[in-house]
Amino acid sequence: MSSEEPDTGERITEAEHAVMEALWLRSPLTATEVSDMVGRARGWSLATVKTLLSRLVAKQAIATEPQGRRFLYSPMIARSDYVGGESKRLVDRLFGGRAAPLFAHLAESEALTDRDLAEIEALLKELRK
Amino acid sequence: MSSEEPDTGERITEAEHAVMEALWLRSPLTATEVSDMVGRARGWSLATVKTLLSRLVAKQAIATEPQGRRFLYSPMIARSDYVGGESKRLVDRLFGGRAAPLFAHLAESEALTDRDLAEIEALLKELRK
DNA sequence: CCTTCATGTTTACAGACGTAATCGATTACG
DNA sequence: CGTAATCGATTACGTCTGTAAACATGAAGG
Repeated sequence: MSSEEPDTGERITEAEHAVMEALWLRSPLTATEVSDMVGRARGWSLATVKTLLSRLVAKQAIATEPQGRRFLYSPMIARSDYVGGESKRLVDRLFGGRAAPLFAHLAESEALTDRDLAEIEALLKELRK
Repeated sequence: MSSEEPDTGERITEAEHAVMEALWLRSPLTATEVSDMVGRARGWSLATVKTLLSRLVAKQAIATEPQGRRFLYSPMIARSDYVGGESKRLVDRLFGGRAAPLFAHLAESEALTDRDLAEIEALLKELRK
């Protein structure tokens, strides 16, 4: 679901990702609004947020729609696609492309809460059908 | 198990990581040996591998032990620590720090093979005790 | 001994990134 | 109207990364 164009390759950096999160939360947004949401939290100036927005537009990760004198920005890639891509990268790079070792690792390092275990168990049961 | 010093912070880059993998496979190794293993596969020159080794030494990710004229390199950080750190970073950044959503995402995107499911199920059973 | 190879160290350099200031066009307020 | 506040675009700049060549030094071979 929602996996279309295998994206234009352009990687999204961590700073840019913070901007994406704002737009995934709510969009479209103006540069100032994004800055209020993200810049505030990360101590960025409006100028910085604008730069990040430009780069994201260049990477075709977000789209602009003119609204009077300014732009409204919206994500072009779905969060789930991004998240899926990043997850896959990690699993490929560190776990030979298989998810079980990742799970095993999380388990071993006690990164799994009881709640996680319960939810995963429930999901497994679902998948079993 | 094996989680000591919270590391000196220095992040390991992707190119450097390839070098680490070689050393995790077998160590200690000389620069030339690492180059034969990694450089070969990635098309890097010996010079490039040497640079990466130096940077890793600077980051205290690997240690050197002089052997006559040259150095033998060995990892200072355990692979499981590195892998754990990277996994945690991903889970924190994309899934609010909780593993269940990651699992759910992998499941939904069909990144889980039957074998993965079986193994995870087995692990769960283990953890249940 | 002198030349050549092997090896670690230093220097290089373009492109990506984080972070921003400045510029030019506009709009809005006084 | 004139001037200040906005907004996107352009330019800046230091650091990090990927990729490597140049250099110095010691070893090895003839």
